[in-house]
Amino acid sequence: MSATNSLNAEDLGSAAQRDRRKRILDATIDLASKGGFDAVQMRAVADQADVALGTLYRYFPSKIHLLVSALGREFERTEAARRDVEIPGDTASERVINVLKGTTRGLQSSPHLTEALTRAFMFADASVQAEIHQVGMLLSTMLTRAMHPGQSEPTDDDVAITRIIGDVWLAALVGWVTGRMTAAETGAQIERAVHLILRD
Amino acid sequence: MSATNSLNAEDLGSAAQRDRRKRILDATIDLASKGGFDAVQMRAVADQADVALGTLYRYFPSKIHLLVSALGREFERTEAARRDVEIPGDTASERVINVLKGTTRGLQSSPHLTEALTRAFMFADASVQAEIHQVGMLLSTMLTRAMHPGQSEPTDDDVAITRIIGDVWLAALVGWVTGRMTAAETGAQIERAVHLILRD
DNA sequence: TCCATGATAGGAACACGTTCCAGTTCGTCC
DNA sequence: GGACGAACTGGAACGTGTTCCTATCATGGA
Repeated sequence: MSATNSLNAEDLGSAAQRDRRKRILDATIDLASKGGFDAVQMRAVADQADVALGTLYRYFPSKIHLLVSALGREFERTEAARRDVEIPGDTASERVINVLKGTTRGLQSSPHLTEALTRAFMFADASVQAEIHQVGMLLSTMLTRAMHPGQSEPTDDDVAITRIIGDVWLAALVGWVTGRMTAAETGAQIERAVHLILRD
Repeated sequence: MSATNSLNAEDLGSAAQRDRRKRILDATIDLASKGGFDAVQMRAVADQADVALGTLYRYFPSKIHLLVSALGREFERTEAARRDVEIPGDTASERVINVLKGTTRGLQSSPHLTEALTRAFMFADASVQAEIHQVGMLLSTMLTRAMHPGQSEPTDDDVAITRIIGDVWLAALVGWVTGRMTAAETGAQIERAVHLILRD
């Protein structure tokens, strides 16, 4: 469906179309960075991206799709930046914590953006499955690499553990975004969970 | 603020006011059960509760507050129903799984209602803190009781474990509500996590 | 009993996500 | 170059959450 309803990065499209898509995502990130979820208004995005409202909806069928796609792009960027640097830490849990804290710190440095993206993620329904799955895979990849640097096949337990940690991380993020936890508390909560699960 | 801006259950209010509040929550649950989040339209709730729109907003300052309050009431009901029955299972993890599966089954038997309430929970911001905290406490109580039936003081680890399990449960629920996981998958995921964390 | 005051009814008005449409532009095939 | 269809523009229109205003109603004090 994404192939017919929206223009994603891989779909060829003309150069002009790829450029429009980029402008739209740039505008989304910019507005989200400044004012969060509420500031990402479809008319404002369209204006700033220099695109008609109808065109915006042709590229992204809803505000949620738009934000989740933007999240995917940002996440991919930061993952790519870390991909080739070795993760510090002597034990698996140290490395996992380092990865999560690094990512979390990145998110917390632009609270509005994080709020917008987390909200979108949480509000998404089945029609955003594809975009969300992509983000989930990126996170698994990062965590798996932290648990077994330079290794190939994670065990079933590894996969399950990765998933649990991802869940805790998401819950902590939601807690932070919705003002129920401070940044410090989210960090402590994640660290605690990783130690309990990886036991060391 | 909840004491000044909205009329919660403890705030006395006249009998007529308590009755209005009840009618509003009843209407909310009814509409949510039938059509989920989108079906809980403020005008429809007001109509069905036989209350003016402005009055509805006087009792609940937003749709999110309304739904989270409704969630709280329902959760409290089911918790109260279980409070005095012994939890089956020989080990802590068996009992925890039983509790979670029972609760999850209850939720999955009214998917629309669960969708509405989970959405609201995920979308809530800091102004709904009080209502959400109440729900969180109820869940902790249930899980703690499952881990240590008839006992008093949970250890720090117990509290942390409870929290992790709650996080996983929430994430699974979100996955289910948003159509990314089937009911069976959520059950398996939770079971897996509990075994890994309580290790047995 | 009558009045003052706050709560409620009823409904208009506004904001923003979403849809839709008429006209224009762009890309492609002859 | 011309014709055709797809994509884009600009903007109107609609639905629903939220706000606001006025008239009516209920209640407690004089």
